[in-house]
Amino acid sequence: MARSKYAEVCEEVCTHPEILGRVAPEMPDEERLYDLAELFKVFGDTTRIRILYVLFESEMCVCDIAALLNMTQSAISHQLRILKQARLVRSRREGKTIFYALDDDHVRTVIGQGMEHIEEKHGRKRA
Amino acid sequence: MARSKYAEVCEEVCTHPEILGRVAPEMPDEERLYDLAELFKVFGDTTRIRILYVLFESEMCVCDIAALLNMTQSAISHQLRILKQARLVRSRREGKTIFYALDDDHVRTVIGQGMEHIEEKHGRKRA
DNA sequence: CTAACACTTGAACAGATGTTCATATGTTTT
DNA sequence: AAAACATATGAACATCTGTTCAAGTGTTAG
Repeated sequence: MARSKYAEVCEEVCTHPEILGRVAPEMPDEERLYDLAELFKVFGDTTRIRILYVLFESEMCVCDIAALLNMTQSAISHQLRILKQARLVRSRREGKTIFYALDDDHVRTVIGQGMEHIEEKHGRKRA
Repeated sequence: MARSKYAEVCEEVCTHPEILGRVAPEMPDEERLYDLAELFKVFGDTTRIRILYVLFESEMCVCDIAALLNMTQSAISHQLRILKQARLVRSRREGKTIFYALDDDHVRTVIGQGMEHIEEKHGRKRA
């Protein structure tokens, strides 16, 4: 008895067709949700978060970032490429060196909200 | 973990000590940055993003979510556990069924900003 | 009690991810 | 021209991640 196009997973006893029918149309396209997850994946790495935090303060060249984070220049370069593809940073050449900077203000908001969440929920484990 | 002075990666020609000295003190603790990356990792998966979007609309039981997303109830349950550990959702038992809901409003903000970023940067590839 | 149900959990496997190492590109200096 | 420098990139490797499958809770109905 396929009552709606969703369902078939549980018996009808559990699934609530009226909710499914109401929620389903509100979902964004699969493609958009995929892109969104891809974007957050970029934020989901300590090295990249640290790079972004560094760039909060100032535009900076690759080897300065590497020095600050105490990491290989190659590793930083790999991560900068990912950040750039996600349009979170942009680069500018000046002679031999290339300067990276934040490309966007959403970055600050997203990271800021993430920090708030952590402070609020996770922050007082022993308070 | 040799926390030597910053530098040693490039010659002094490249690294700019005054920038390093100014930026370094502004960085949050390693632990906080790690937690932040962990949080964004949670957002960085299509299934979990879809679950969160579903919960934007309404509190919902596991098998309804599974039905909506056309996935195994087990897979959904695994992901809900991760979302719960990150304090992004909370659960409530009612008889045999367990209802999940958003635990926080930061979730909406973060996802909203992420969406904005995508619309803005990635949105018009062919516009 | 037992059966049915909604959900959880652990192990296992395929696929993705980040760093390293070696090498390549592009720019300036000599 | 070649050498020196800042950065980029490809392959390889170990580690992590998400789903599936099978078995485990805990709750209600008969």
